[in-house]
Amino acid sequence: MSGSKILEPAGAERSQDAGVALWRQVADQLAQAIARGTFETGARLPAEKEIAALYRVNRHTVRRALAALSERGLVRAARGSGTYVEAPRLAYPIGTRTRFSENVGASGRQAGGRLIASAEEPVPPEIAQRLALPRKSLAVRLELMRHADRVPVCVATTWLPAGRFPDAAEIYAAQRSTTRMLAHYGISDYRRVSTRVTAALADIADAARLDLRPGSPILLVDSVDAAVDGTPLLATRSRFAAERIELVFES
Amino acid sequence: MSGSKILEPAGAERSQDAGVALWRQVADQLAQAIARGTFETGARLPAEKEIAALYRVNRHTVRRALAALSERGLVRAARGSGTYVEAPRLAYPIGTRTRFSENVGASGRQAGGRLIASAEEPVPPEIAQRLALPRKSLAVRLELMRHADRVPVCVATTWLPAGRFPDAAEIYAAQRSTTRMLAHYGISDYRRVSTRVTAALADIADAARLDLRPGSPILLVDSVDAAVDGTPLLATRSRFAAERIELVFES
DNA sequence: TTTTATTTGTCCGTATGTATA
DNA sequence: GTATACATACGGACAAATAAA
Repeated sequence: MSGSKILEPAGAERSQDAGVALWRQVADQLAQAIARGTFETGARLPAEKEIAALYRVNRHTVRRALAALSERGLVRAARGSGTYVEAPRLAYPIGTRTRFSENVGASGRQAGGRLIASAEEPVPPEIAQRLALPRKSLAVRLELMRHADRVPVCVATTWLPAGRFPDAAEIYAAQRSTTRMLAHYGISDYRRVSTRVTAALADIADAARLDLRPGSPILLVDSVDAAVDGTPLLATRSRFAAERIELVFES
Repeated sequence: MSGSKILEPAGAERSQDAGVALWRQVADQLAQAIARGTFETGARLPAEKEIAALYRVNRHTVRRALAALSERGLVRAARGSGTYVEAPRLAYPIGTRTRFSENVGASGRQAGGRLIASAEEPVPPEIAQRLALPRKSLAVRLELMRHADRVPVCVATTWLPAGRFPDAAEIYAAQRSTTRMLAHYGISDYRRVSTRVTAALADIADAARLDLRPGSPILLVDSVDAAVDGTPLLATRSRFAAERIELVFES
């Protein structure tokens, strides 16, 4: 193929971008090509030396560009195989009204929640504090697995006061949605009051459940939802597959 | 030492927690001990076999508990040496008024910004879109390094319209703060309009600048700030050291 | 510098209770 | 009811990295 037209390589363009690092120009061009759909999700990019020939740059310059795209999660390099276009991250809006099913559904995807385990046990201290519960009280703990279009998106651990939601596990298992579970208890509306985000590396258990390679980055999200009157309802610790999700906070 | 008192091991407690997985009980106890300050930041926990003896459980059970704490970033295991308490993450509030200097200063730490590179160049397409700039216009790109108490917190790439902020680099270098830089242009107030968060692994360059081990998780934050009238002012792509930072969104 | 002890990481195995098919 | 799979808990052995003698 005459890649010239597909990738719109340097030539005339480059003189215009005088002063911009070469690797950055290459990265921008490749990112545009991916954004335009020239390379679809899962497609293999041309080999590094081919890209280098196309842009008349050294292969190391291409590698620097690909590294930048890789850090942004646009591509993934597989040694001995090639460099592949990653699926675009699913935008996951977070605000006062954060609901998994609605968020995923809004992107035209099929949301799926599944209860993988549950238990009734004393609340861990941090959770008790966040739910404003007495120290020794009981909580229902739900281990949830969430999908979008059959692709695992996150695993989550949710705690609810056992007194108010005694059989939350059964209800969730039947309803397969937090919103519908709460509706079953007469709670027609609730809102996100606190969201804390950091990142870590997936442990083997989460990696397996999220279908990730061990050591993949995950987004750790600690959140609290409350009734409209401010009463804390549930605390959740979610682990999102970072390579598939982008949290969006609109102010 | 008679660790019994320090760690408050099983015994009577455990019968109460009937039905809760043993490793989870151990993890909760250790987390509490850390929260209480029994083990300070940087302190070495007792060896796995000591903890196992203390709680009368198998070493594997202790390892399962430590793995859970490790995923939450509370501890870090070093083979041949021991398991150490990690520093608590610096809470970094994000909202309509997000300012690095204020955020860091609010925690009683000394905020530091440093310009490590700058350039005037055509805006990359995604940035042009986010700043509502014409396709071929020029932008000032600032590469920033941000510290809290001399500890590197994040590296950031900021784009500003070159027309409105022609010598932004010089101003920032002198003011060492985005807020003061904008004030220099007569902008007394601005607000965060969009924040997108995901995670990735640090590349070698960022790892070196953030003083992280290569492969450490980083938080990727894409943000846009605008004037009070809604005019986009700057777009930023920040890379936070995830092990030192927790983004806090209050609704 | 070499040796030795300590500590975490990984692997083998066994057994039990609990869901699920 | 039976068989299967899974999570949990325990026991042992050795490798690999570290730290101290």
